[in-house]
Amino acid sequence: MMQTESRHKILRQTNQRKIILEELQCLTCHPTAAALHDLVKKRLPRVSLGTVYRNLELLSDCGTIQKLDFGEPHKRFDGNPTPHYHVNCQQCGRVDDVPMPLHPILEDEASIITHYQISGHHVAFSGVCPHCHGKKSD
Amino acid sequence: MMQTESRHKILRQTNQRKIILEELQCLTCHPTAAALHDLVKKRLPRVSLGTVYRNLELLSDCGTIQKLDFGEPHKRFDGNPTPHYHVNCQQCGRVDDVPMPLHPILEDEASIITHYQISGHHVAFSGVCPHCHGKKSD
DNA sequence: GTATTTGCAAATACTTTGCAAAACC
DNA sequence: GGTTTTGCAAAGTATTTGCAAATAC
Repeated sequence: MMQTESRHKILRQTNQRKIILEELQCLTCHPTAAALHDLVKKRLPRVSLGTVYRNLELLSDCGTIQKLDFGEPHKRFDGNPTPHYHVNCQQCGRVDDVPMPLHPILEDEASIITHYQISGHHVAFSGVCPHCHGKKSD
Repeated sequence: MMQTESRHKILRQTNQRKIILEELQCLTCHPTAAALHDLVKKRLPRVSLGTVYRNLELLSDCGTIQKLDFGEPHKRFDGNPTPHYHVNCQQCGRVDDVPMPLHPILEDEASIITHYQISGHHVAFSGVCPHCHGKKSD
């Protein structure tokens, strides 16, 4: 149900793939496929949304990028594949990184309590971003 | 973008709503709308999937239940509205509670680093459930 | 030259919505 | 009795897929 088997398939280097990855990797927040498509279209006007979806899927299967889900109807993508925590603004919806150390100890606690073999964890914070709370207090 | 305004609307007590909530609350794992619809149909054969979706939405707006998202294409629902952590089996997809104490200290760290006003956090573990890893070792 | 990838459009999966009839208070 | 809720079917949104032409190696 969960695991994809397409990991480690060799990907050809196409211009579309290269530019999709470049655009994603130079962002500090985490766009949806449609938002990334808009960015990529500025450099490759004929690129299709389907190609963006296909490449984001392949790149996350390869472990080059990661897919994020914040309970919105659409997924978001992160050009940094290393595990790290995220924060989501409840007012504008943006998703940012939280560059704090991971707490692997949580996994030990969870594994004792649940008897699952725990292999990872993710922390999702929610709140109001500096830009949105700045608007109110000014 | 994120907040619904329908909180605190007074809900009438219908038989459908009552049974949907009862069925959800007596589960220890967290079903999708379709799975819950199947359960509810055993007691109310003519209930529609639309009604299940509408009630799950209303009940989570009221804070009676919570909506969960594990990056699957469908949402899951939890009859327990109190914040707690969850674990997701990468083999069979089931989602269980992790009844461990919350770590509110994480929010302090995140708020210093991000300058967000943090109002909550959720931890999602992933791994292999006892049933699935039991199958392998037996 | 062969296998992969693309653009396009159609299909799919999940969820939401419009509407008239039924149920609630 | 007026308002909410339901069942049904149709619509909506995000994503995936089939296919022939184009591209990569």
